[in-house]
Amino acid sequence: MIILDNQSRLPIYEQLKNRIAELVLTGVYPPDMQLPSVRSLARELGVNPNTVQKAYQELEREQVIYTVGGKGCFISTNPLIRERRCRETLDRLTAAVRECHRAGIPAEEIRRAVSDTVDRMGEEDET
Amino acid sequence: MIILDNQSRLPIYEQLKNRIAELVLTGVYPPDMQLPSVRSLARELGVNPNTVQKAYQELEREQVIYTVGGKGCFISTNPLIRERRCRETLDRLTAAVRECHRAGIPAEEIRRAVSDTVDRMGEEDET
Amino acid sequence: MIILDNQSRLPIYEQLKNRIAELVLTGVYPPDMQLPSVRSLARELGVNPNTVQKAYQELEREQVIYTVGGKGCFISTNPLIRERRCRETLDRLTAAVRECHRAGIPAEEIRRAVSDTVDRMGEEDET
Amino acid sequence: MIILDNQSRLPIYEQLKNRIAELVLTGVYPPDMQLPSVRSLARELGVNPNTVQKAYQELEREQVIYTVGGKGCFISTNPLIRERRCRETLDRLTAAVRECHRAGIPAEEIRRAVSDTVDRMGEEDET
DNA sequence: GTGGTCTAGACCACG
DNA sequence: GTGGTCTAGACCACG
Repeated sequence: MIILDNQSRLPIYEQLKNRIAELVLTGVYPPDMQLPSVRSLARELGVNPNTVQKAYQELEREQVIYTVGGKGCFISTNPLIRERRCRETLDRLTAAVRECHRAGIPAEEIRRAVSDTVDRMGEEDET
Repeated sequence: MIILDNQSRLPIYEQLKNRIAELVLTGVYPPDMQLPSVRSLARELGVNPNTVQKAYQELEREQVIYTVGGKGCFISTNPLIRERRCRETLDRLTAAVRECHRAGIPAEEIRRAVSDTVDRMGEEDET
Repeated sequence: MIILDNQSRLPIYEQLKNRIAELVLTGVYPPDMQLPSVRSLARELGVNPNTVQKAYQELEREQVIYTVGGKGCFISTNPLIRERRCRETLDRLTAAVRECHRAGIPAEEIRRAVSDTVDRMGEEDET
Repeated sequence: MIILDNQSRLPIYEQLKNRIAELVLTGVYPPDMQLPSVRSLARELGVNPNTVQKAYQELEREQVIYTVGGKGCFISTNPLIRERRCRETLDRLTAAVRECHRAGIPAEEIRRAVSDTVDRMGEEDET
């Protein structure tokens, strides 16, 4: 469910954050579900507990999860998360589009590349 | 012409690399143009010569510029640079599209966001 | 294991690069072995950490080693390295042969010099 | 007759030295022939006079040429030059062979690569 | 502790 | 003056 890439430039704690946020957004982790404990998840993923801790702390700061002292971490109910996440990914998308434009790629080619990708992913979903 | 952001996660030398690559691609820096010397650019940007040096060396490794010992650095003529740059930016674009898709944003909204951005940048160009 | 020559025209970082690549190729450094840390190797060799860093970074770029952030550097598993290294050394060999030829050394003498060297090294191996 | 490569790691003055030594060895520049003046050769090659000067000085030190004050530079008659040059190129050849051996290339492959190169160059000469 | 980045400043070869 | 290498040493993120 959670796969980390040691080679990536993205720090592990951020990969973990992103992946959990994704699992929340797609509903795989429903509201109020309890997350695995810091130590158990760290053991399972083969990473340092500090790393999991950092991911959890940031997710709590972003209100994706909440902590109950002595109990553990749980998925938030906050409906705004989805909105914010969407806004952020769309921002990254438009930044990528701007960069293509600056690189001199014609508008038509940009649109086509996006359409192709969207179509391909749609098909993958149906599989 | 070259603006650096000390706050960015991107190291300064990489910002510099990207910016010069962009100026080359857009033709602002034409083939065989001499770049400012390591020391003068460092002074101008308020960074250490080593930082500029690192950017120049990576650009040379990527064949964006070439060095003539004791003379200076010059813009490459290599026509493949443009092609490679386009491929890379398009790769980043499709990655961004995939991320939007994974975040659950509908295909129609992705297409619209891209179209809007493309249109807006087209207008900016005409200004 | 690693000996550097301050007098050489070859920069220290390049001597280090070559020597490590050799230790990898000959299997003395096996895949996934951890390299000494930048700082410890620098201390051991009596050079600046930056110099070791530069060697390591170039080796990573050439996929001879890989870096795990915060952990250290490790020998790559990439099997293509061997092939590439062989190609490069053979290229240097044929360049040397061409130079002998241009210097007017007869073909027979070139062949003999090569055979003698090969034989001598074969014997050294058996020692 | 003399072609320089700005991109090469070899300094220009050394390329020039090597090329002139080669022309002497192959008899294209016969004993006592006058070399072009520092300034005229510099102009012709599009390099700094200091560079030609440096090449000439080193060639004189190596007794490949001799200087007559106020007259110019001339090719030496010294017959030992050829011998030394041959020894040096053969040294570089055996160094290259050793490196191939260290890279684990089998003796047979080394011999074959050398033979092929020698044969190919022999044919080029007949052309 | 580990690598990555950066500054400050030196010395060198080349031109 | 130009780039290339190197030292000394700092600070940072990550683990």
